[in-house]
Amino acid sequence: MTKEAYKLLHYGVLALARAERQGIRVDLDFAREKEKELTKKIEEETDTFMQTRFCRQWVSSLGSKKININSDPQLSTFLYKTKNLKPHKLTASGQGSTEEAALESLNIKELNILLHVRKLKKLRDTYLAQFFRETVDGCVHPFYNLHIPVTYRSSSDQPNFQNMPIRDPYAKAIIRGCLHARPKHQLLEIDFGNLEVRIAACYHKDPTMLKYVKDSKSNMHTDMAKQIYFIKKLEPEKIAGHHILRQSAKNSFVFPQFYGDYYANNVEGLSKWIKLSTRTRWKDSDGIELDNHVHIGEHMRKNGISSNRNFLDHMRDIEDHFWKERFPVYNQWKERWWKKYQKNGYFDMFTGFRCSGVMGRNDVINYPVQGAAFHCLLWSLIELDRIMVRDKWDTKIIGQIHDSILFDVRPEELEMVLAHVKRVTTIDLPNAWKWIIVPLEVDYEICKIDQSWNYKEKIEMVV
DNA sequence: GGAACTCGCCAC
DNA sequence: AAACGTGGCGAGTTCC
Repeated sequence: MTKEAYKLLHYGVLALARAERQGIRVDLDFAREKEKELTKKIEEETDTFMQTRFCRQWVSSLGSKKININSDPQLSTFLYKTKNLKPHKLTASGQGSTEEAALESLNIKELNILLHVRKLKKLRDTYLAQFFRETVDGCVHPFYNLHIPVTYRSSSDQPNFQNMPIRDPYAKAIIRGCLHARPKHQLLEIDFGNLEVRIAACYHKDPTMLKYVKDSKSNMHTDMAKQIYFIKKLEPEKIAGHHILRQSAKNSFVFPQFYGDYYANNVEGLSKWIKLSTRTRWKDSDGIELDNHVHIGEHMRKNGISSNRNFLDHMRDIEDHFWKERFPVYNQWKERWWKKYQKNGYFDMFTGFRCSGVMGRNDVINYPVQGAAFHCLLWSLIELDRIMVRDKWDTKIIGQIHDSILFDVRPEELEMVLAHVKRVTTIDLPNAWKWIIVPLEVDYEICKIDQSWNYKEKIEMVV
């Protein structure tokens, strides 16, 4: 580790400790109310489930043993041994999986109740329970660890502030609805846009990727959606179906590929979005509608993709093109980087951290990106914390989520804070670290005064 | 009765 | 050649 790397950890710990001590306000009354609602729903839905024929079968299969609808081993045994259904997937230890996708693939409607109860219990017993357990004088004080992840990023615990629900609107409203700024203050969240993609580009310097990152008119995910779905023109804003196609390309192809996944797994993910039947054919009855009310299934069939086998071949070609034609320089960097590690037994990040020991190929390619990306956030946080203390802001840094910072802002200071954030993240940081050869982008989301974190909204910077 | 394990699922 | 990276946490279960 270089001295620079050591300093990052040292000053990082001090800055994060200040955020930990500051804490995040929790509306415990709201949390209690939601806990009651969840408990009521859980009890009702459990009752409904217990009365189904499916559940009565399960009970009788157990003999004298008592049913526990939360027990995955029990459910697995019933589904795959008693009923002899074919597991969609096996667990690490070789048992039939009972995860969401596996249960959905069985097409048993009673299992949807079970899945919904699972979600409600997670909200109550994981997230709300953490608030009740960890709140002190109206605040939670999440810890940020710099000594745990092998990649030299951070983790958070007691409570973990880095995995609060956000994608599911219902879960988001309950959990983030509990979290507030101090009275008469407002939450501000700033986050780097596409940070890991940009940091990866600093390592491999692929010209096509550099163009995607520098030219705001080009869009990698839209381009990939067009290629995957045989669409000439894709305007994500206009048609909901098109937006979903872009999302699916991003979340089920591009990012998994960057993490080291391969096309056969991508097919699984994409099929879910566009409802490719689990058997062999595309379904017309549901799925996404394109222009002229053409279903995605029909559209794909017109382009020669009529079965899972076709789609698999198609995605293999797409993957091949992705690495060999679209990002060949990125691909060559991966190979060089991996070879160099095999020769040396270690590699160094841009930020001065050395990773050594036994690692797999994907690890060696991912760690330097994941680590250095977080260090951009940490450097910015240290600098903003320093200014905050120096200038005696009433505004406080209260949290951090890998590529974002949460502030509890005094409204009169908002404009001033935004100006500092913008300068530190997009000017001072690239100036300090010459290896950053791409522009950095930062997005800003604010909540109105006294509103919870559930209501954050993007703002355009006018500073 | 607690430690260690498996499994599932939330985030980036 | 190989096949999704990093975490935390809860419930159920098994082991000692």
